[in-house]
Amino acid sequence: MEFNEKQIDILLAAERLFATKGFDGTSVRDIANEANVNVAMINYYFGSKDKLLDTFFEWRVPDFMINVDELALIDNALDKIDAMVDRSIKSMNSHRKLYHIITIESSLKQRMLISEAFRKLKLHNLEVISSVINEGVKQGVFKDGYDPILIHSMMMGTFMNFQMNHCFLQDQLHIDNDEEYANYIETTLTEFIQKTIKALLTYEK
Amino acid sequence: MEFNEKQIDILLAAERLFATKGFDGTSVRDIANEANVNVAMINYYFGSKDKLLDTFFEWRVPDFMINVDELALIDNALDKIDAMVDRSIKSMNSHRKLYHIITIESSLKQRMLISEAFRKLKLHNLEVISSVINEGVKQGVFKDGYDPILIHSMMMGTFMNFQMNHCFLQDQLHIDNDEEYANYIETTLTEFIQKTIKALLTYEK
DNA sequence: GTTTAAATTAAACGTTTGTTTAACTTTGTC
DNA sequence: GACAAAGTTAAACAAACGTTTAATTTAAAC
Repeated sequence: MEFNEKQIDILLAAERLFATKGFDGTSVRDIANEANVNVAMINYYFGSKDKLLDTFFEWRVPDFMINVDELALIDNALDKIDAMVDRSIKSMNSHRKLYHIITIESSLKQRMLISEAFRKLKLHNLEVISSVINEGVKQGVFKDGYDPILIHSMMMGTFMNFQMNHCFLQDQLHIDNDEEYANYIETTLTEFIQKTIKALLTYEK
Repeated sequence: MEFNEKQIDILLAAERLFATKGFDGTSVRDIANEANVNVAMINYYFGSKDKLLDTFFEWRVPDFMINVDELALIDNALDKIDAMVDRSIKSMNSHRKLYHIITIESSLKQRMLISEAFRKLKLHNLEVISSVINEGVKQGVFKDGYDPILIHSMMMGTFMNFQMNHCFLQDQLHIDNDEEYANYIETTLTEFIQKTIKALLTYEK
């Protein structure tokens, strides 16, 4: 899948607008303006507004799966949790607009097809988490009986909460620009999630 | 704020549609059909589609704050966490459509005003969590230094993740109807969040 | 039973929507 | 420089949008 400069302009403009106004709240004329192209170019290159969304996902989603190779090099189960959370949050944070769009649109019953690519991504990440936990259980470091789905939901959900409530939280945390907020997510929030998972998996009571 | 039968029909129809199709994805004719009223009735009663959304929030949001009185009766800090999580999840789960709508619409930059009512709700719940944690710290049961915002985000985010990814998770958990899914949230998920918070706040390392 | 206000309706309003057209310009090929 | 293909444009398309109108029905008050 290769695109020329103008097509990428359109895809990036669509990403910005879908993330701030939603798919239904964005018109093709909005996108054309944002990308500085004629309205007809969108249908010329992508066929329709719906197909533009499909193409956007095919273009963006493919490979931000957690890199398993890196994790394989780490022996200590606790360190492995740290590394997995760190990679996951960094990946999600650098594609935060895409995650915002997917989260909203895939939660609406109208656009079920879109969630297929997202589904594969979630299944892969779920498998990675499962294997990390299982390894820790075998080593005797982690308690058994915790459903990886719950831990995955906790990590995913906590991160997404910071995306969906960006304004509220940025205000509450007294952070005054987006960069600093992104940095907070990759440091303080990441550390929090790491500690939370480790605490839960080694909790005695 | 009092509404007649027909107005409530419209508000409930709007709630169902906004939650499944989004505000921008729902037309006033959709709402009129769903509520079995004439299109003009919506503007007659509520003024406009935007004002319908405003009115809907004013009507729905007011009081599902965590009941502080009940919590005050509990001495043990760990039990208090359990009670707080239980009340919060039950409240959010019984108003899950509203939470879905607010989460989506308040995350879009177009509709910032809407988030004001939601903001107050979050601030109140944040304060409740803070006081429960602080009490536990004073009792020497909880570790100090955990930002209540992070714990609130974790609880909120984990719950909302189950709303936003309803289809995916219902499938993954081999649950085959919505009631059972709602029940899973009020039992297994609630217990998971309770354990997670307690583990974190009593974690040694 | 008449009067007055509220409720309800089908039809029409002017915009905006996504999409297509047909004319025009640019680009690369021989 | 002629030709064909690709790129680009303003204008027009029908359909859907939120909203308003004007006519009609219902309900309540006297």
